[in-house]
Amino acid sequence: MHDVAAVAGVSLSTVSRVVNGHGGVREDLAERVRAAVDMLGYRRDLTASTLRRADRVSASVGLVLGDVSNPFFAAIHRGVEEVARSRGVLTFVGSSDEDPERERELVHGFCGRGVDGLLIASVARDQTYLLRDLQAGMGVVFIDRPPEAIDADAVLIDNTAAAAAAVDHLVESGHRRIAFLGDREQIFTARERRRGYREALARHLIPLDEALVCTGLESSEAAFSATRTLLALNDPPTALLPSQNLITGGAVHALRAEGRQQEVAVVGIDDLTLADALEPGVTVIAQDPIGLGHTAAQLLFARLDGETGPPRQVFIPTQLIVRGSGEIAPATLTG
Amino acid sequence: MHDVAAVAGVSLSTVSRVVNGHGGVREDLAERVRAAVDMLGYRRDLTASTLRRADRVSASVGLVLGDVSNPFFAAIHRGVEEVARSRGVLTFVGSSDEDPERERELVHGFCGRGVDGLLIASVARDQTYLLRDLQAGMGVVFIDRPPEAIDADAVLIDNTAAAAAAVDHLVESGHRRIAFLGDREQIFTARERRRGYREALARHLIPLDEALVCTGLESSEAAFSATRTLLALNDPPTALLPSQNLITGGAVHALRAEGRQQEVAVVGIDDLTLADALEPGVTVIAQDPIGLGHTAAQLLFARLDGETGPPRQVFIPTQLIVRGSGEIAPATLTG
DNA sequence: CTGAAAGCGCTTACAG
DNA sequence: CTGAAAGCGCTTACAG
Repeated sequence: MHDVAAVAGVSLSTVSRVVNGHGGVREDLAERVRAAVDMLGYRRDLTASTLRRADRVSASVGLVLGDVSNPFFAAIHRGVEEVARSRGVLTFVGSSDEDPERERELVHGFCGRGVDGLLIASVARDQTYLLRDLQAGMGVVFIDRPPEAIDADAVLIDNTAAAAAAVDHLVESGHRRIAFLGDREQIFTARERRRGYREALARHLIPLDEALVCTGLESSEAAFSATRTLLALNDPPTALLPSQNLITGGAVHALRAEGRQQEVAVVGIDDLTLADALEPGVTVIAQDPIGLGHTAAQLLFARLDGETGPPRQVFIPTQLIVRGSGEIAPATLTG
Repeated sequence: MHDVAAVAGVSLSTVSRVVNGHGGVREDLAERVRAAVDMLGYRRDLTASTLRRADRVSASVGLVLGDVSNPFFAAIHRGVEEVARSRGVLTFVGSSDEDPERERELVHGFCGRGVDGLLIASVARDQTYLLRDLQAGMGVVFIDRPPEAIDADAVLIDNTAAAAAAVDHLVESGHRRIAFLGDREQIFTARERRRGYREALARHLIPLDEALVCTGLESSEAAFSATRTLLALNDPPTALLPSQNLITGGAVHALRAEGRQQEVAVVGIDDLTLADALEPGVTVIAQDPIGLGHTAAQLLFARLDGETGPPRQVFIPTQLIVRGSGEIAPATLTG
């Protein structure tokens, strides 16, 4: 900028005004500045600008996901990026791997690099570690999981309703022995979906069989093993309710490994690529992760634009997609 | 930091030394500084630090991908993140959507925010727009696609070999009418894979039938339509070579829509989730996108650590995974 | 309309 | 070992 001012023969102030489009600069001077900028290939140092300007805006946000390579989170990322892009905002992204410690490190890393706001799929027990940043004016929106012990905007799905819808659908197909395959219970959605499962069974007057409830499945492989164990029970389930995409994948693989995919019903939560090309197709309660990302980013920018008012919780609808696996009737009992 | 110094009753210099762990500070003073830091919840402003320090290191990098929600790119992202994390480096990520203009915007946005290096899956015709940043010492590593008209490190796969391996495998299964389904030709990998296809056909003395070559497929849906058109030809292909994951998905769906998945062979480039659960399973030339990300990040950090020497091109191996679809023999000609 | 000067939060020679 | 001062690249009152 110093060089630009020298070449254009004006002061730093004038260069700054032109570069920021602040106007009120005589056209011939502005033209000289633009020429110097082009000639020197000058580009403003955004971080220095942020440091000095009154509003301290950096045009960057931080996004904390469980795992950026999980299609569910990757789609959220995409949704966030689309909204951010429309405002010239760039996105730091990181995976917590569902580790609260790692989540905090990412958040502090993002804050230390001056982001204007945070979008967090939080796995922390509570988010009081954010209080200081919130009070300092940092925008924060929670995605997929609500905050605990602090107040902030959140974009969620109705997890209990999603699980209940899966149970309802399987019960309609005639099932009463429905196994639940859940993720680690420190994850809000895992707990809520299990609760939805339990409550729906109760509503249908089906006794809960703890032998049919698997939790803590943290990978497709874990779900694969758990499913095989379930299928080997004396009184195995006639239907499976895997509670997220990776688990559904593991369950589908296990059914195939046993050759029982046409016999044991499946309704998964969250959709999968190629789910409709399997035989049978996999019936799911689909989420709208891009919509989650869009909405969360919109809430965040609304706050950064100065919107006040109490924190909002927005729920993104889910949708039952019937493809075959959820409509398999239980085998008639022999003997 | 000002407040910390006041509370601890020391100078800014001393606070800076303690916060940066520079040592050479009397233990009782250091302890007072740490107490003040804890009490005030102080955290250093990394951007201000970067601005002032001699090495100007920001501990952040920028990653430009085609689309963050494509599983191939999401896995690269994951690989990059893992290496970056091990060094305390955070990652800006963005999707070019295979638009050179958008790529430049992202790169300039990242540079303007002071990243130490860039990892780019470039779609630009040439990367001379980076020359200025390169000369200014910015680390740049290309991923999946090599630079053109500039010199820089790159991590790639052997695209022609991958396509040729797919052709070879299909020829071994008896095919001679092999259709190629390619992405937009401004993408390096799309061009190279088509070239590999063409050269392999020539090697097998199979005449190239332009009616069997589809290019410019930019989505699963486009691949779906193109495949249906191919299947409707008077003299349709007996095998398909979709050149990336989304296209393979579209082709698989089209075959199913026509009920011809057991009749027309498929060998795709790049692996798909659930590819092994389909019937038939989808034979692919798998890439190692996490490995691409790992290696690219390692190259970048080696450069940032001061490694000199000529630019390197590293090739990550691919692997044929046999699952059924590639081993379907061509139907015997009737008549 | 334009420029000289102060200062954002930090680091780093330089004296003491 | 410690602190006062300069300065990274920028913006923004404030005078003129």
